[in-house]
Amino acid sequence: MSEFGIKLNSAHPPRGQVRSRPTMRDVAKRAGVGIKTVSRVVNKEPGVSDDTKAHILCAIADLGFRPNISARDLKQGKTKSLGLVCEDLSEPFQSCLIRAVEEVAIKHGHMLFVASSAGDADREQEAVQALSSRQVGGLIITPARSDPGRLATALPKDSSVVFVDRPAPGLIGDCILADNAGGIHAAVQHLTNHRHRRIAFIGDQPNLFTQTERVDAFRHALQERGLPVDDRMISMQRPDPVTAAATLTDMLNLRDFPTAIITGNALCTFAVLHGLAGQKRRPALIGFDDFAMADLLDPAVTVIAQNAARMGELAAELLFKRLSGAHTGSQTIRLATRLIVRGSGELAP
Amino acid sequence: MSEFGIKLNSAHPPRGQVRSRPTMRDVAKRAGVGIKTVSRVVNKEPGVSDDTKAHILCAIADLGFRPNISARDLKQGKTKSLGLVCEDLSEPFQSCLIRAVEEVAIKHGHMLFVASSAGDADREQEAVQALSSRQVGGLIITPARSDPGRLATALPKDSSVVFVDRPAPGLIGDCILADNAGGIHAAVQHLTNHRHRRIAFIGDQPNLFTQTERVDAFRHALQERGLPVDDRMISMQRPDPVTAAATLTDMLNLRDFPTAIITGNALCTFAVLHGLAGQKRRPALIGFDDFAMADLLDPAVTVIAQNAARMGELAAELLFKRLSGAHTGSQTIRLATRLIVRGSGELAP
DNA sequence: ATCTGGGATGACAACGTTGTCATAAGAACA
DNA sequence: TGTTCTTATGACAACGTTGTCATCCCAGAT
Repeated sequence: MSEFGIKLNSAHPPRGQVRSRPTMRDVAKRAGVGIKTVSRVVNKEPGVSDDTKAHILCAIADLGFRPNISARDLKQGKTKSLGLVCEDLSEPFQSCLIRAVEEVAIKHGHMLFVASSAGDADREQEAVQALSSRQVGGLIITPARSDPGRLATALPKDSSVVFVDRPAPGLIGDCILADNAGGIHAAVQHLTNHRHRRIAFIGDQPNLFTQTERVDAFRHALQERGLPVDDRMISMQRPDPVTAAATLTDMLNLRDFPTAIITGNALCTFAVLHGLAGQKRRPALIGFDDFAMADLLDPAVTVIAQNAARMGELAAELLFKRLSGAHTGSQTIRLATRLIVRGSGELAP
Repeated sequence: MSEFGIKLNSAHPPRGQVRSRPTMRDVAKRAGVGIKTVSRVVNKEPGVSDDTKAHILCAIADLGFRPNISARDLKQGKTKSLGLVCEDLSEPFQSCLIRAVEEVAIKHGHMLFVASSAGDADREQEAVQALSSRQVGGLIITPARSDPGRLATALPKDSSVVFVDRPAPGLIGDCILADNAGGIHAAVQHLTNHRHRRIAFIGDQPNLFTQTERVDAFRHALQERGLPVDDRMISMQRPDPVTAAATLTDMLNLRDFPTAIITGNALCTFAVLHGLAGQKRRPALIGFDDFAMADLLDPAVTVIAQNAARMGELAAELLFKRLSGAHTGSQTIRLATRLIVRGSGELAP
């Protein structure tokens, strides 16, 4: 590494009196003005002569002054920041959503706190408490399944919250959801159009809101088309490689084995794809959630895509609308899904 | 939606005097004690009798009191929060890294601000300024390529920073990097072990630190093995579907076409995989960065995997070490990569 | 009974900012 | 010249918390 460059870590602890960060007081003294005038300049308030403004800006630059937002926040009783609580930051759907939220946040001059609950109600509660203690202006939450009211105690009464991906049990609030039923119906329709009659559903744990919505819609869609609903062809469990493979084997060894499979989320799709590797039969497949490389697999995987970015954007915008004083009743927005046809849904029945 | 449940958004704006959030003063009054004693209880300081403690806890619960962290932060001159500036939150490598950082942060009782620079130096500078104005304890930055010193002006002198994935141009500070050269050498070795002699490198833009490190290592590795370095077989440009396909066609139509390709990052791998779809020849492939579904493609894709989670963890831990007063000189940590052999590297030359 | 020590408690002054209000200095008017 | 209005400016008190230090009270020692 070059030996030239600005060193960030001094090799020695600071000695003598530690010069703490300059404050408005320091700037004021240096510019020979009052504190309030500095404040005015920093906040671009009008009513400061060009001359003094120049002096102050100069002093600010000299000292490297940066306003202390903690102090401003305290004075104003609110912070220009948002909190986001999700289940797993690294999951593609969620990281896309976060990105969109962040985009909207900076457009409104806000910063974004993120916290992940890992699906744990305790951790979620702690995160929400920590965030509201930090006086975030608003919260965007993907609620973990938990006792009704668990979140409610953590949320201050006056806080602005938008739930995303799923509603909070026992709480009525703004909510951005995917049109899960619509997505499933489109998938079933696509499969029946291709003459599939025996369709299986492999979903995640049934205590997840999206999963029950999806499996319910699945049952409903079959009935609507006069197809039998066979519980041996519906599996709802946390997808892990081993059990998924077993489930798949069981289903495909049935006399009336399914000729097509719909999955409940991306994890299930992955599990099924892995499980399928060891099978002779090649059922058609439609996965819930799009994923990278879906188009390069053979066959390319048809999916029900959610618009994660748009969900995040909508959530953030709704939140800012609340923050700027919209006191209409809570609203729930359903965001359309899109069936991306790639081939795996058209395998011969 | 059920009509039972706790309503979060009143349909009407608050009327009359808006009851603002209760403070320690309110709790103190209700419990009939002094403010400081409340503070002691809230912070679990010793020296409060069990009796008064019980009263205070009761009052806290009654009022729904939550300490105002802005005030505490102001008083203490620091906040228990970290800032993370990355390029793109939604990119898998980065979201994994963020997740690991967040994990370490909450273990230390800190919250995490995230901001994305989108690779733009202006936006990066703004983010860093906003974060340091918010008095974050420390920063973790994936520096955008920018003028030397650009970041330096945004950073307060005394701040603790760890750079991750790449160093900041012109700044000397703690740094967590992948062993890019090691990864490339392993890949080249793997290919030559399988008798490949003509290997191409398809990387991203050459002004990215990681890309120059990787392509340099590639050249070096070829030379080391007495293989010719042919510039027609090295491409360094932002990977987009069209140009990638063209590049690939050009290379594969050479008389001495490459029998194997190494890519510079995940985006390049994707571009190459897409481009390969339209080609007759099937060169061997080793991608830099692992990705979902790599094992399900045909052939499964051999990759040089970085441990994003570990990088985030190390970065955060190093940061906390600094925060707790380690004043040793800056250090750079190189994290080993791992060659995950899956098959695409072993195609016949 | 007095003294001493320690544990429990609260008064008070910060922290760095912003909102309110008062004041000073000109400018415009009669 | 005196009056009024405007504009620029600063003094001062919050905001809600924590650190410092003084006080109080009671147990135990004298």
